[in-house]
Amino acid sequence: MKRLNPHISIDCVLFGFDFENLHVLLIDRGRYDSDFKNEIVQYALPGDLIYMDEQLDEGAQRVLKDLTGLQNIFMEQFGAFGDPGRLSSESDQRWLKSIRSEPEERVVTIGYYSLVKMHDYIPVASSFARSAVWVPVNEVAELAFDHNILLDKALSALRQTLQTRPIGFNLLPPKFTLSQLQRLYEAIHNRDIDKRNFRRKIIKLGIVTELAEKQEGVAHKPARFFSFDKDRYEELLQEGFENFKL
Amino acid sequence: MKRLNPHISIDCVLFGFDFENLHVLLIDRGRYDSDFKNEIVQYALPGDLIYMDEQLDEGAQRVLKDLTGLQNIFMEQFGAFGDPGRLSSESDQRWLKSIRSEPEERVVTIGYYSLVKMHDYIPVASSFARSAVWVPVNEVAELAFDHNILLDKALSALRQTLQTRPIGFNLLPPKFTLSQLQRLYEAIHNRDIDKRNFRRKIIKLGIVTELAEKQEGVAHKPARFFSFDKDRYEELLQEGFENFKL
DNA sequence: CCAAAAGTGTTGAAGTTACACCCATGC
DNA sequence: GCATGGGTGTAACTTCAACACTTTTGG
Repeated sequence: MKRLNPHISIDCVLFGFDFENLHVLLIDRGRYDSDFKNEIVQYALPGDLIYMDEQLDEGAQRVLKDLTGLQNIFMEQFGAFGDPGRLSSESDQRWLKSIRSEPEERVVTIGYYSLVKMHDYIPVASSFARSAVWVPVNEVAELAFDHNILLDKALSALRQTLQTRPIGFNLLPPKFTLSQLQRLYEAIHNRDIDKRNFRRKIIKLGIVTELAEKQEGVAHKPARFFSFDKDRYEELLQEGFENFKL
Repeated sequence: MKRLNPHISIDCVLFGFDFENLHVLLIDRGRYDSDFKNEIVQYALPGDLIYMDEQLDEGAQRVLKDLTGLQNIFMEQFGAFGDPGRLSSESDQRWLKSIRSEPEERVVTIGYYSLVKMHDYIPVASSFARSAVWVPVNEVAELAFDHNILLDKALSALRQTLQTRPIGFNLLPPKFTLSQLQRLYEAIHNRDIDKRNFRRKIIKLGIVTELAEKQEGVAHKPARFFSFDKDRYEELLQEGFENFKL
């Protein structure tokens, strides 16, 4: 029987890409609406207390799995959040009382984020999550606790990382078009990027290889497929690149 | 009477600059050497458990003050470290038993760093610190716990921040020479920088103002003094600048 | 006059931005 | 034949790295 650490939690900001928009995985933890005497939805990031003997990185994976069923997702830490007031809103308190043995304890949370192919990960709610859903980042409304702040920070961290390491190249199928890759960058940075300049830069990185194959069945000039140069990818993951700006 | 949170600590990486080299503030927490039956020095970062009702940022300031007497130092978080094994070396355990009421508890620590004028802050050891000293970063030996790792991370974070915000400009006297500023950057990045290119870049930032005054009594061509343009400084602190590389 | 650090400009290479038209395909 | 997205090149500009000599002062 594992002991929970009553003072330390982990919140996971999982970003997903569906070839269109950037999404974030949220759970519905439920909220009681005293005016209408019923439960209404209250979205939150998947997060929970860690176990006493758990590594933080392990804990992040375990928490995500417990709440959404998703496994083997490498996540990166982006900060610790410890405002003692962050759990004190009335509805947050009411909720905590319903699921925690020590609801009054002050909890510091460690934030983790990752970026995955949305369609590879179909979340299945479990534990106290009533549902787990992908929500477009631009449409996220008010979240529980201080989770809007965490989401902002995670997104900054993601953008930052994208400038130094080739994260995100594993979000696409083995064969992809440069436009798909561009859309990924546009979704994350939330702005348009010049097509020609984007291609030049990506190709100069040497991280993609042109294939002979082309799209079929599209109602326009078929796009050429590319694949990742795995060696070069590993190399850049290690070394990083300084300031890949778009 | 304040309650300590047995699971969360803060470690402070305080960098200091003396117009020559980058230093880091360490405390001597003492260590018992069973072969020689006496205490030997064992350096560590200043750090301790936080109080239950303390903000993390406040806690960082308080911990630093308790151990070294230094006050009002704004610090920035650079990560959380939670390897359950990080406190498990024999000497670390022995030491923990000597000062903590729950020495076996697993502790997650939050790292904070800052950068100050070394000569403005003369540390005075207190609490369990037997002494508090400035040590050149290049000469730091083996530290307690996982503190060498924290120091590395803090230094990376400092360098990173230096590329985005004009931190470090408050480390110099109101009137300073560009060579002094350059030496600061060289110390932090631990490499030489071309004088002409450095000056050009700093001046283009618009953050310094040339004064009429010059050095006196130096056995070489006297250097011109500069001061900070406070407005421009504030502006850049807010906006940041993208990628100020040297 | 010597030592020491200050101060100053140019050039070539690389990178950045902005911008418009033709192409291949399905319907 | 038309709508759709694919694909391509250039010119102006900015940034960057590398590099050597003269100046001013104290001793």
